[in-house]
Amino acid sequence: MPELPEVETIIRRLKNGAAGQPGVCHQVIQSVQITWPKIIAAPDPASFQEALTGKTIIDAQRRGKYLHFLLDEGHLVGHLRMSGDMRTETRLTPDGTPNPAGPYDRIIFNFSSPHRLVFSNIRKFGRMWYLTTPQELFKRLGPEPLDPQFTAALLIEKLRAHARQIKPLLMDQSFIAGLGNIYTDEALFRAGIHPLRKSDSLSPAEGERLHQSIQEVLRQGILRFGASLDWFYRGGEFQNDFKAYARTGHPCPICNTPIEKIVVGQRGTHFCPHCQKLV
DNA sequence: CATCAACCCTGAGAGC
DNA sequence: TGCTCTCAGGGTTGAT
Repeated sequence: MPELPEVETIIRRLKNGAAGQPGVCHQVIQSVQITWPKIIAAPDPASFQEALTGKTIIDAQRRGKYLHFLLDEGHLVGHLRMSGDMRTETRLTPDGTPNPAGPYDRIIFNFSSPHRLVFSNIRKFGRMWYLTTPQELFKRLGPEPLDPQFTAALLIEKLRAHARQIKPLLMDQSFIAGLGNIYTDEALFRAGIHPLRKSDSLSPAEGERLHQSIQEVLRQGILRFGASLDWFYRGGEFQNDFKAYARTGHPCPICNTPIEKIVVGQRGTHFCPHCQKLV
């Protein structure tokens, strides 16, 4: 579920510091604890541990849904997939005893300072990489939807190049990087486009509206610090702004027609059958 | 090329 | 109360 706005919120907190925690820049990794080795995608866990020990974090960025830490040598990259979070915390509690790890903490980076960086992941779908260059991961990604280079004209051109259902296409990270199930449903609702429409059937006006609504939901999501859902990733408020997602049976905020839920591309999909017509 | 199913996982919520 | 079952979902892989 962490999509672009959630990952952006997390990386900003890590970079700038939050809740009394310092930012990660200039922190030196003293040791690495791995409690679930399958999180490490590359290299093998032992090499990962060895390579990161002693490295200094230079910067923290986001690309699509990836968390990207530039080191003094090499790059640490993380992907939270479904149910993950990254946070910093103190290594000791106020009374001086070791701060116990949480039950879902999979990778812990102990800093030389009294702090640590934690990769938590309930469902163990998340992945981390230590790479010489992150290009091998990032080269598959489509444009950043909030980048000035991502224009309406570019989106319209890209839509025409495929004859695919619009919803799975928007969620395809090689098409655009950062949209997941929530923000795709919200963007399609705001643009008044049915999730099953074929991408090459959209009019230029619809492409324009879609471009606008994609940027709108992402910007609003970031302003609201992302969406908090269920029991993972708390702290965001965008769930209060949902107009379609997770609102099955509730009245459409525009026309009062009950929101419907269908399955598209193996994903639960919410839309208003009146405002988002198939033909 | 487009679509679909399976896989990796856990906890919540429903049903009994 | 407590068990079993179903579901959710990002991305990858393989089949159709």
